[in-house]
Amino acid sequence: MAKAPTMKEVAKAAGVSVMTVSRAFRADASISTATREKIQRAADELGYVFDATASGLRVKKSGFVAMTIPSISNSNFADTVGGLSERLAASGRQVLLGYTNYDIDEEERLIRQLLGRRPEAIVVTGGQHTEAARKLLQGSGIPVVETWDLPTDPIGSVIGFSNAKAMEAMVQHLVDAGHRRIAYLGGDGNADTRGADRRRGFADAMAHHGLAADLLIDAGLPPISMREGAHAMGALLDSGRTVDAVCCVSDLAAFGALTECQRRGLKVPDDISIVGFGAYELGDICVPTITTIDPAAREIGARAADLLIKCLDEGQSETSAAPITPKLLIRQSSDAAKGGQKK
Amino acid sequence: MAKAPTMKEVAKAAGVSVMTVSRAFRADASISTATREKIQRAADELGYVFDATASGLRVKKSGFVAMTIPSISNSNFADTVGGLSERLAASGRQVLLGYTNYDIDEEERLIRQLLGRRPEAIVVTGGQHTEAARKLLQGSGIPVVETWDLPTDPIGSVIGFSNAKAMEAMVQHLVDAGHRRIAYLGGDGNADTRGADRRRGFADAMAHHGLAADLLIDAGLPPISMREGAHAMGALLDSGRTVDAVCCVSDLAAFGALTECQRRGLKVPDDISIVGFGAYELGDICVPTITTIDPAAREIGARAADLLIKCLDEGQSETSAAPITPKLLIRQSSDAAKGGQKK
DNA sequence: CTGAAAGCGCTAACAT
DNA sequence: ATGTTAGCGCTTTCAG
Repeated sequence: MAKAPTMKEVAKAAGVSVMTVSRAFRADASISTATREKIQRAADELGYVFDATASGLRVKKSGFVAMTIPSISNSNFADTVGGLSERLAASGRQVLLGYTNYDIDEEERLIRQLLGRRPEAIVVTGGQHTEAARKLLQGSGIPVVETWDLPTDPIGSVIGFSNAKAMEAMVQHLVDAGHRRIAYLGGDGNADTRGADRRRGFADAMAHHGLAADLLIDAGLPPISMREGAHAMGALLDSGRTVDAVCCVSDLAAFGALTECQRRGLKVPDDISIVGFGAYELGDICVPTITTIDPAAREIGARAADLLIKCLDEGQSETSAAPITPKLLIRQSSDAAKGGQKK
Repeated sequence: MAKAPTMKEVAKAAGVSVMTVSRAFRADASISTATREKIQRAADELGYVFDATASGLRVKKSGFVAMTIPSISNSNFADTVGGLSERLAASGRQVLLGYTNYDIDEEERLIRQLLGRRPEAIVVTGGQHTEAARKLLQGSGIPVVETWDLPTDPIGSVIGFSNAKAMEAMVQHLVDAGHRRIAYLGGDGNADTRGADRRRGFADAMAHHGLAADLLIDAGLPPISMREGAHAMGALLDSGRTVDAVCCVSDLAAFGALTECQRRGLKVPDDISIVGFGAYELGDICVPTITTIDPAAREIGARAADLLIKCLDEGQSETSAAPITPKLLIRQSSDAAKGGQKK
């Protein structure tokens, strides 16, 4: 358990100066092949590992891109992180991840912590932040990307979409399919701002169609997952109110709702339609498959990476990228024609 | 977009020395309340953010704990990361994450990259590594924890369990329930070493019971998820071979298999039993619920954190922690009595 | 192609 | 309670 060896020790072992060792580890530098090999051997011998921290301090490039997501357990965000990481790896950069737990104050704490690592850029989920967090981001001097949302007053670049608009398209689909008594199932509060936007989009669309948006079912505090979806669906059914369709904040909640129907012997979509949001793998595999909106989670990350690489390596100022266009995927759970058995 | 201000600038603005500013940011230091407030004001004014990188270089404590996982999209590993992060946050440390993509060579590259950030400890998933990766870890001079496995020749500490043994318990359960023609559904290769261990445990247990382990269904390369499970189940059913039960490498694969049965009108567990591994939320919500093994994914991370905190803060040498004891959770998918309708 | 000196932003150790 | 000096491991800059 020795301390990690430094360039100095490698230099001594190889009989050269530290500077020469430093050069040997950079592809471009001018070094004779003989010395480079000698140094490589010495480094391997000692188990030397290049110290990216010290290097970063000197050249003022940490190689980090920071990102905040609400939760690591949500595969939508995991996909975005995956897209970002993969694309960024090609340019030798690493993602430094933090979880806000759907809490805007926690996000502020997190942003401060992440900025302390001197990332070259920062990607955040959502467009709503504390005043202090906004100031931190604005004053950070690095490119900022807000994702999964379309903030009215963006800080830097945006790779996102309107959650409200996307939900309006979903309601349109349900109305077109003949549904009138449509419920919304999701978190009640505003902690999950994307969830709140979807709820708002739902209410607006219902109003637009002259329908009552009185069936707003509270599934509790985020994260809203399958269990919460099932419970909330149970509560709705227990209430005895008439419903033809349920619009859920995510596919996870929708799947939970679906299983609750199955447990009670209700047929989806024949007795009731259920739709989700997010295009999780689950919704494309379960029986019946779940109608959803695909926000291109992985692409959000990939495009954020592309944008940042342009800013960082090609010196372009923050491009305003084309917005993401979520796609409505009509599947069995809302389509009696394709769905289960006829009544 | 100014450069991030430094302590020096804060010091000038507050009319004190850098050292005093440095002290003002540490809880313990002896500083008069007046100066501390003055400095705090100056720092806020300038939008100063403490540079953890430079501090780490000087005190030789990065505040990072590195971790490698096969994939961020698998909620089992996400849970372990969650447990680790949360517990570590209390001690002011941050998790630096990397994804191996189930590739041992990628893991080696990753470990080198992570060690370059000078983490105070490193947690890896699994016990199988390239020779070079082992050397890197052994020579790193920091605590190493291997998880999700019980390596025969551990590098440092281990917080894990035997995947083979856990699977044997599952086979025992199926045999007790009267099953004889039991298939295994999982990845075919060795890229996913935990998957390979589970398959081996399956084969051993079958042999032990005097049963043929001839139904090994290849679900392709990892990650094996719902879709792969569904396809593999389809292939098994198409083959026309008799099967009473299917043992899957994970709940995700098991759920895929389950849906394939539903699509073909087969009743689970009446016509066929299906069991999984991992205790994913999904398996406890779907209809029927899926019998599984709970490896306490989150606890693995939490206990790794506890162990590391002991090593790092209390100077204890690498404790050999008690092994994780996976729990068999018998649910509807393998229990005709509790399961669906009677035949 | 190689080396010596200086310094990135911070703090331990020693003054005062 | 506060300041000064030196240096963490690396690289930029300037010499050779």
